[in-house]
Amino acid sequence: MTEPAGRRVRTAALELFAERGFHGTGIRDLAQRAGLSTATLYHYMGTKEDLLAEIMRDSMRLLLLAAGQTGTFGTPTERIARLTQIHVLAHAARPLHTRVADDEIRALSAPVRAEITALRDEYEDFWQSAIDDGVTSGEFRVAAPTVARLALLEMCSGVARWYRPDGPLTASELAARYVEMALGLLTVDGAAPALDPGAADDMNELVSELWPL
Amino acid sequence: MTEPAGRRVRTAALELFAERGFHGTGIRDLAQRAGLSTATLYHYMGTKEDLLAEIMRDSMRLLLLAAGQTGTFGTPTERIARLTQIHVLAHAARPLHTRVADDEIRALSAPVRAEITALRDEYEDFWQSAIDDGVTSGEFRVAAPTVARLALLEMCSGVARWYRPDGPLTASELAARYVEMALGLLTVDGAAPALDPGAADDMNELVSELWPL
Amino acid sequence: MTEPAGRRVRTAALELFAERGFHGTGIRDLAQRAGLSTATLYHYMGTKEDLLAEIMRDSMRLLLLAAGQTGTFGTPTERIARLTQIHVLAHAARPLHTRVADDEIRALSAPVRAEITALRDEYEDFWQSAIDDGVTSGEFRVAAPTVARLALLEMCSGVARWYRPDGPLTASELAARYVEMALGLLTVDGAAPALDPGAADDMNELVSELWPL
Amino acid sequence: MTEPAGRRVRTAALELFAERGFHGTGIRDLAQRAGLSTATLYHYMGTKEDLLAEIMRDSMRLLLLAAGQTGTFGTPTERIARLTQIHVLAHAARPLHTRVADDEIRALSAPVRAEITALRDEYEDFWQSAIDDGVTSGEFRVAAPTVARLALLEMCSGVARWYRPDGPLTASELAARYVEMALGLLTVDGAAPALDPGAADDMNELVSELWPL
DNA sequence: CATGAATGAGAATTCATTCAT
DNA sequence: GATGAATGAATTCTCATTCAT
Repeated sequence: MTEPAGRRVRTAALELFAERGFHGTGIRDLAQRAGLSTATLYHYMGTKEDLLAEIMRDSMRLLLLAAGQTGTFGTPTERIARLTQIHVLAHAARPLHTRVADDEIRALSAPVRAEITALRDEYEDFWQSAIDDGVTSGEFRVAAPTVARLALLEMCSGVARWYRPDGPLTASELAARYVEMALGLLTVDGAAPALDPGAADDMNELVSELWPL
Repeated sequence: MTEPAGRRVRTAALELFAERGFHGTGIRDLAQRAGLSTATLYHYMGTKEDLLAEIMRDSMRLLLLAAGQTGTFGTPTERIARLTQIHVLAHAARPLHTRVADDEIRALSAPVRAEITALRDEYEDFWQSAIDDGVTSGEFRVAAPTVARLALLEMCSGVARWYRPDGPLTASELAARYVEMALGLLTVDGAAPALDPGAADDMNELVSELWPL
Repeated sequence: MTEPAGRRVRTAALELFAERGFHGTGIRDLAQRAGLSTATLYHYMGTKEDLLAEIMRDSMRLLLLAAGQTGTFGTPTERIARLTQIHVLAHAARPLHTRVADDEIRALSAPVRAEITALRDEYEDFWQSAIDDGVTSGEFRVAAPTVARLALLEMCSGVARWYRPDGPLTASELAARYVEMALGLLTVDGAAPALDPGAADDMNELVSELWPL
Repeated sequence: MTEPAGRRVRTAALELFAERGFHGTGIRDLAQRAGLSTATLYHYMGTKEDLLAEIMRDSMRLLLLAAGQTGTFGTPTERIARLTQIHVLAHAARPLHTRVADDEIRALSAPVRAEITALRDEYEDFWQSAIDDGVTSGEFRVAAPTVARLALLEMCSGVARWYRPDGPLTASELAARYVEMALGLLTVDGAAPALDPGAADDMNELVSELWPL
């Protein structure tokens, strides 16, 4: 409680947006968590959406900054390794920020969403160009580079949903493992023991039965 | 509009919950999308939460049923391959259901959440035991099997967020690729070209600077 | 359930209006209790208020009929005795009807309320004229005959709120006791051991303190 | 209108609940009577039921307090006399509170109802033990002491329904009269001119005809 | 700085009732 | 008879926000 009120508001917003989502959080909840009245709340914030936008901007800008400092030099392999590492470390170190940034884009109004989406696209461009460069250079072998980017980012971002620093792995160890997985994913050689085609058809049939259109 | 009204309500709920989230969807939205008045809406549904619970129950039960039919026999490698395949196919074929089921658990009231969580835990047990068995048999080499399960599921579930059937890959092709990735992930041999330790430290330092605790 | 539906509706209304009050009872409640759909309900009734009006009309008409047959001949003492007896017997025998009639007048719309109030006034006139005649003849000694009527009726009507036929008194015994009390009440001779005036003042003071205006 | 808004809300609730009943009073009615918008109303209250619970709690607590101060010493006759006096005075002085407390218990939700019922039972215990003590000491002669308590309370509470301070009796005079009636009721000697048995049977027959089971 | 007071709009849900079949 | 479908109006209550003090 020695923290300044303005900071407490941000912390409250971060925690509650991560926990209940933007639409699931009321300003009364924010006020209570911050230990203020709802009216006082407005001394320290603009609108509720501004609060969300701040969180997302901060989150994206830092990621973007880090990507700019690490993702622009060296071989594609090195670039992907470093991008993966900071992405995982960031998601392990700041799970609330990253979860909000990942989950609540749809809650933003059009103009802010455009702004945040632009930042995110810029960030993902670092990944995409590293992947594309790797494919061009032959370091990576992937059929659909765009799909690869999406799969990689989903996989790495998931960390924010379950990683606990008091678990068996440190954040650094976790990041190292994800780097291995990411690079493996980008150099799939098709030598993995594929299911026999008949089995694949069976699966498709099962899915069609269970989830008819 | 030849569809019966009850079905239109379910479809509207599915689409809107997936698009805007449960809390971001009002009954007015549901009514409008279903082409009914809000009062008439209640002729075809219980509460808004009932609608959500139905979607999640259906989604989880089918996944569970499919896992029961495919994830219990054969080698661990085969089991994981099949589980991955149905999971990806299901998420590609029914992205709305699976997205709602993945994203809106927190919106459920305690009793329903307990019910759905139990179904989900049961489903994830198929994965966990396949992984654990593979580790025991030596087919898989993973330091933290629980982490592996989480990473795998996150990665595969992400499909529902971006896969489009009119893209470059069919759902079957996508599933095949994910099977390869999943098996690769579980047999990481540490032989991947690790970043040199100095570089890893640099990253950690950068993260510490950008996201101070 | 062998009862005809129309009767079941009346019974349901009677029970629920007595139990929860008119405004506390919804047509859904009525339909459920009667074992019908809400739409079917309307085959057997007019509006919800009609149902209430029927109950009150029946209740008041019977009371009025009985009063007309018993309250018009004999001495004032005999008339009051008979009126008390039928009033108590009626309230013991038909507690639901009488409770609804006593409690729900305010729920009626103006025109129906006027009608029911007229019936009630007519009924109470039997009491009032018996009392007044007794005062004129000297059989009764009461300072405020109107107050006496109100007190008597309140006291006797209360029976419907608590009397149970399986209790220690039969309805006839109960009625006999009330006849005694009623006649005693009308022949109060002021000889009862009054509180000393000082004590009465103390009470007034206490009330003023506890319930300040 | 110089009254503070919070008080106006309480007054409005008291008046309207007494006039139309809890279920017959909408928040719109409360808001209009208090001169506020419905939203502003909620600045000054919890739920509608809270408002009712407050009224009932206040009413019962004061009655209980008064009973505790006056109903515990002296002879049974004196105790009943004082209990009757405060009960009648309270009902004459605060008819709205007491009417709400008497009529709307059924409108309360289970937990609050339990609380209020406990208070009421405690209050009625003062009456019951005074009556029982009087029966033991021989001061009172009543066949069914529990019935006597119920009859007494019904009779006295009725005052709140019709007493007007600008009528022929002051509240004190009214209370004195009720004390006489109460004591008379408790010392019924059976000497009242009973109806001849044949007449009583006639009445029973008439009731049976008019209100067949 | 801080807050009590205030609000129009909207939340989910229920209301009594009608009507075509 | 019986009912599924439908609804405008009303229900209680919360929303995010403003503003005078």
